[in-house]
Amino acid sequence: MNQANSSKLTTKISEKGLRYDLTVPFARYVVQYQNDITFPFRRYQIQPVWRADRPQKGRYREFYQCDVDIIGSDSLLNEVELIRIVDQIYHNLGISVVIKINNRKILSGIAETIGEADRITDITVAIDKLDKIGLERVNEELLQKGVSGEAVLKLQPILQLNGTNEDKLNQIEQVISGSETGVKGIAEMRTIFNYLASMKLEIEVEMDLTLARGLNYYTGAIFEVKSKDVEIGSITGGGRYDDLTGIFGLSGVSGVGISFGADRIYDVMSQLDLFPKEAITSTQVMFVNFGEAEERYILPLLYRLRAAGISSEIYPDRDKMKKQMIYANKKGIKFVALAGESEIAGGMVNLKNMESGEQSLIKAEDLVSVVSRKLD
RNA sequence: GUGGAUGUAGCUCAGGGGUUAGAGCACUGGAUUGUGGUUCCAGGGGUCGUGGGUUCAAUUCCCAUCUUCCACCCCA
Repeated sequence: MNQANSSKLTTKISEKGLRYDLTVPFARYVVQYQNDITFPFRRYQIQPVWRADRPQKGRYREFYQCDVDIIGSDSLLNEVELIRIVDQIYHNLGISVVIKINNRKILSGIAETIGEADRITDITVAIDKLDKIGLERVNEELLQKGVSGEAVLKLQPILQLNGTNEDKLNQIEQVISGSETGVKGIAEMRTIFNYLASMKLEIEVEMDLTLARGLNYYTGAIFEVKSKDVEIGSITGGGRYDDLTGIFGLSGVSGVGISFGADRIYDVMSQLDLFPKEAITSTQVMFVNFGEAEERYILPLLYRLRAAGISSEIYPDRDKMKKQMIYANKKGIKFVALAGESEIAGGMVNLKNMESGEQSLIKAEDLVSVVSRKLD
């Protein structure tokens, strides 16, 4: 097999059905171990998943997802818990985000109300593009997909919602009050917002009717998180699924889950330069390598530093000192320890602070205590 | 799958039918025998993606092919 057709093979294989998400396999797992699991069952899972499409910006063939799910409970408290997790995680990462919430029942209610219940997919796919292509083209697309002009007209107030989350819910309610499902969806949203009102969130929560999220298996709340500073699409998404386990033979088990896209989050953080410097440079002390005898003198000192919890390394090659210093400098190592012939003779170590350039001759036995004091 | 770009030094990119293809960064040596960050000097490094065609001459023009990227479709 040559290189040319190996890449074609890859495409073929990836189209044949690899693991596209962690939620469906999770449902299978739950069904398989239903007798061993205690419900409500919670778990998180971090694993690579694949996409068969051509890769492009922010869209990878293989990427890591971090899933959190709670299954076997239909309490809306679980939705609230997930929102809380999102809130804490992005706050801790220092990424400024907005979490958008919608509800599949409301979307169904809308389709029902305008008399196009069976066109829900076309309708939501079109609505989803609202902020991307604008109202006019969304309407065009709806008509083109075969949604009646009358229905499109009825849809207009919903497409132009504004105000607070509560305002939006009130406006939608007026339109879809005839739909039992829709009304239920609105009640769910209100419950969630009520819970959220009782806690202090760091991130912004926004009711967004244009949020559709594929919607194959979602039945209630749906979530999506977007970075406010980086244009990259959604970095986290999820929702409530009432019968995902049904396809594997276990019905009546509702769950809700959310999935963080690790690679996109990484992209956002690296574009915003949010990775702390300590995360990049870990070595605090580097020993210069002068030769074999010096290596033997240094090794016990190195291990003593490490035992004291100070990240240290010895430059592995006997390169010119200048090169070793350049290495330490580029890595942002704070201290360089020098022990050559003269230091060894006196049982000493020369400790150089790479930031100030200041250098002090200390007893080898004092190295650990001196370094830990200076690192404070 | 559709459309548009791209491929030249390790990296980011400039250039151009005709002796020896350039820059910045990186790398190596020196000014500095055991001292980095700022300087200064010198040096190494290229099958110009691959295959074919046009031409006296192709890295440059044409065709094909592959790669990567961007957008659309889609987003499990």
